[in-house]
Amino acid sequence: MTSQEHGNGTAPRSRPRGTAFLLAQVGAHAAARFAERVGVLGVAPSDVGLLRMISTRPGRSQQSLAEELGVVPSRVVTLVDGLERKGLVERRRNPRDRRNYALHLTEEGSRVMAGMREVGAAHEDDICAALDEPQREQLAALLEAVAVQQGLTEGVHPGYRR
Amino acid sequence: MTSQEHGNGTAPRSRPRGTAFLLAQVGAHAAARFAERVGVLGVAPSDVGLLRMISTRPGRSQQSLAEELGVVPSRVVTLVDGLERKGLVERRRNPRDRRNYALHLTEEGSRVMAGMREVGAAHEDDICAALDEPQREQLAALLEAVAVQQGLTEGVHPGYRR
DNA sequence: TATTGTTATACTCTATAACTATA
DNA sequence: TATAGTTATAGAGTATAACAATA
Repeated sequence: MTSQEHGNGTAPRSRPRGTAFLLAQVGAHAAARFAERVGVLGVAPSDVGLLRMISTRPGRSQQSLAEELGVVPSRVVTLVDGLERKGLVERRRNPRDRRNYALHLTEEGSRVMAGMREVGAAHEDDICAALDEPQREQLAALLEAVAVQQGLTEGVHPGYRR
Repeated sequence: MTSQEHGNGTAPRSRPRGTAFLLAQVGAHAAARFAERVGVLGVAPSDVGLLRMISTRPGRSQQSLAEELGVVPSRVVTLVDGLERKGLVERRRNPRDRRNYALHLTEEGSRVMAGMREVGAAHEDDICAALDEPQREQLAALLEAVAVQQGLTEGVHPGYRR
């Protein structure tokens, strides 16, 4: 379980960059390219997760978003402020409990969400351009295995995490 | 947890997010874990690349580091300031051309570099814990192909990039 | 004039903690 | 008292641009 085991005859190809470094490198690159793309739609990467979560389960409270994302509530305030200012999200008061808001996408917000799906597909094709379809599935499966073993929450980018 | 009569999440683990998202997610996670580990050695992830580059080619100028990393020279000043304050790096004046510095690791800097290699190996084992050796090589090969096609510079984390 | 490095400044992102309104 | 959300503030990280020293 400890470090490098050079035994077993085969150590022909020294790995110049470790797998973990490659993961971080390629991952950061993918994130940066995605940021460029969604930037065209007028949103930041941190907005994207929020929009998707609100779209998936409309009426959510800011608190529930903060919990799932692993961020402090005040940050959700800032993010929702931005989305509201851009007219993508609406805060609706709940008459039963006037402490919390029910968050909903506006029509414009839904349009942007649709745009993001297109952007996501183009992004996917761009990043995986070096791989054919079986290779892409192989890569996805390997990453999925790592993600599960590392305890990553499905669909939540660690960039939110404290 | 608030009311949630929504179709409760039996997430089909087929392909929830795209491969590109998985890359960004797992990559950011790997980077965060690495930051934790090197933090124990008293350095930040941004220090690591610098130390390695100076270690590989001692006597480099700050300018050359800035170019290779794709950052503005003033940022290298800040980074080297930090490393010098920690006693890991030394700025030596070049008598031939007194405009630039020749950067060298101190003895302590070399010790930290050695520590980073151990940390790197442990990190690698941690991140790839879900995979056996053939799978790790497969993953590395796929990532390598993506990295090359995307034009990523070997060993340079895009986190430096503008 | 060009190059290397530095300083001064400002901007973005995010967390902490105190606060308001409601329950 | 407890909870949802907000505001005020501060810190880290990084870029831009003006600057000094040297060539």
